[in-house]
Amino acid sequence: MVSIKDIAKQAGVSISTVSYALNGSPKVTKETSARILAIAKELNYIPSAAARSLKKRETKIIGIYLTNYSGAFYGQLLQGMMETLSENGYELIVCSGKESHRFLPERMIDGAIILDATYETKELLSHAERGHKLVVMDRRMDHPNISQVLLDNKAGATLAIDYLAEKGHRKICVVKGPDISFDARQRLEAVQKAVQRYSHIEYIEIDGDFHKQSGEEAGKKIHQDFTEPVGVFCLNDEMAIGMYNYFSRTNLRIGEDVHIIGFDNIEVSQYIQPRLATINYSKHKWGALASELLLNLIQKKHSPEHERINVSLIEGDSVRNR
Amino acid sequence: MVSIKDIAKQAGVSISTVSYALNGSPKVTKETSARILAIAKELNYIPSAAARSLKKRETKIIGIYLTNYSGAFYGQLLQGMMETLSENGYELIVCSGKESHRFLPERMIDGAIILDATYETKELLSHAERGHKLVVMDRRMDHPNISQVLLDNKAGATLAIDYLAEKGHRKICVVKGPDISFDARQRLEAVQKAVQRYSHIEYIEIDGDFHKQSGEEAGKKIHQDFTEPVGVFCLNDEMAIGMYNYFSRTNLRIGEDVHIIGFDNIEVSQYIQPRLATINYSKHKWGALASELLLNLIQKKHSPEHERINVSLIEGDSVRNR
DNA sequence: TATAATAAAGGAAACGTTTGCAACAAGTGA
DNA sequence: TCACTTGTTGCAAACGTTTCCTTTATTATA
Repeated sequence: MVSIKDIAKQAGVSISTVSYALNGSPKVTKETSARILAIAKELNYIPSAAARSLKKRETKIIGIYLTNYSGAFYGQLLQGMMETLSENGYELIVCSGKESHRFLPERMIDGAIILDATYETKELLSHAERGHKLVVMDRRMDHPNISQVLLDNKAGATLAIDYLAEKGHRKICVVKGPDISFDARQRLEAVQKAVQRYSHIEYIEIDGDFHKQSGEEAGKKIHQDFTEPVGVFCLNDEMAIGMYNYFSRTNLRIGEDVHIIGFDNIEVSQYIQPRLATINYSKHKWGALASELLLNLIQKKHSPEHERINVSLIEGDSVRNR
Repeated sequence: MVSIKDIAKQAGVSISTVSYALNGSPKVTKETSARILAIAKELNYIPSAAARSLKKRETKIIGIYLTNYSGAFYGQLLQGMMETLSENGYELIVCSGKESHRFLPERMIDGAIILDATYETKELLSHAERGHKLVVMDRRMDHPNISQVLLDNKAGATLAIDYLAEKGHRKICVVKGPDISFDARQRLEAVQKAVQRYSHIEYIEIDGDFHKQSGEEAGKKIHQDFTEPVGVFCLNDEMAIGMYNYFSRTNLRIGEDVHIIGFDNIEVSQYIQPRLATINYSKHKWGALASELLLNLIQKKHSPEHERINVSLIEGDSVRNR
């Protein structure tokens, strides 16, 4: 491997001069600099990321921690992040390997964005204590080194329940998410509060874990107890898709017997028949904002910020008038 | 930051002893080792990735280069990779930032898997020349440091055309992919060869770029020229989805007037109505195999290998008898 | 008991950068 | 002419590890 040492020798200057030249410092004269650059190119010089980050104590890399890649969900999210980051000279890497949680403490990355409920809050806190900068998208944390940008789950869940009520539904069923998920907990809480406002509504809860399979199982349960049209709020779209799967094998019709609304507006939702009603939000904006807050934190421009992403209702033929 | 130096001082031993202890070397006695480990834990020691990789000239990280995250496509692929890699002590990071192509030459990663047609072959070759190990999944390359694992596009495309022919279609239309894509080129080539075997078939080509939008546009074109039932082979599922979108707004029915088959069997394809006929292959296996070949290359167990992933036909109601 | 072999620990160089400081030359003003 | 800037370059330490080689202490062998 050719290093600045080789360039220095070749150019007959010291390694510090080479370093300055390579970094475009004005301390070295134009001619020397040009000569050094030429030699560097000729020798096919490539800097060592390890050596540089060892010395500079930074990598210009940001990590995003994701639980799983499933949903097409993440495409826009990552896009939003990358744009913001690359404008500021940072690279984004997606971390989801078993040991990737080490990247932050070992200073392989300069900061991290967390969207992974399995990442322990305790651990995040200890990173922050050590001075590392974080943005959390999936929990609430209050610390000078942590910013947060959360979905407005409460508003979303309330919109969903109100929508079902508005369409005349008197029997409402919610398919819950996993306890580990902050979003799931917030949504459920808002649902419980919302249904209380409708004294005539019969309200039922069914377990779910945000995956398709549990949506199918919830569908089965609903089918078994079926007596009259029911409005179902699946706490995310993925379970709603699972429920579609189930009912496509039965004699019950979505939008007639079973009315379904989801949450997230993932890509598939617009392609299934009938179009799934759901709660929408800008994934792109979510990602961009998270990155922005992280950069603010890293560049010490701001103290931690707490932002919220707005949501809106998307109507669909999966919910019709009762 | 606490370093092995601090531990050494605290324990009253040399830094080399600490290093050996931390790495579980048998050179240091059990008691000393235990004492050092205890102190390390107490001081909250965390190694520096930069320092280690500077010295060891490896990072135990593999990078996967992806064009875009769109499809739910990538979930299983990455899963397959991660499993294989983590079994062998490697981490996977997804690279798709603007400057992330520098990760390999700067030795931020130990090897790379390429699934990004915009990555120039010339550049890949220069990396390989420098001794870096690669696996390509989206082009053909022959070099001692490059393994490849490609889809059997030809078999897939042939299956698709035969399927349409078998269902009695005499007018067949193919929606092409972008020239930059190796898969697109291979599929098209096989299509052209396959249709020649059916002298009675009228064959038409329409431009496409693998994105939904172009599928919609292709649909429009087909609609305009519509005279009789037509069989359409979209060179990937995403365009097929786009075409569904288009025809859902028309009076032509998929599976009756327009018969569609795709390629990739992405997740959405099983949820749209009618079920999209398509060409399937195991994304998980594709990813796992790519990782395996890369590890073989890195660990010098093998010389470069050229593997192929089998494909199969998935029937769907989007193609019916004419 | 003297010597060789073995075990445990330490010294120091090396990996490839960055950067504060020193050195030196040439030009400036008094 | 002298001291003083200013501009250009070099020296050397530092970042935090790993690892080869040496030293020292211990035990086994003759």
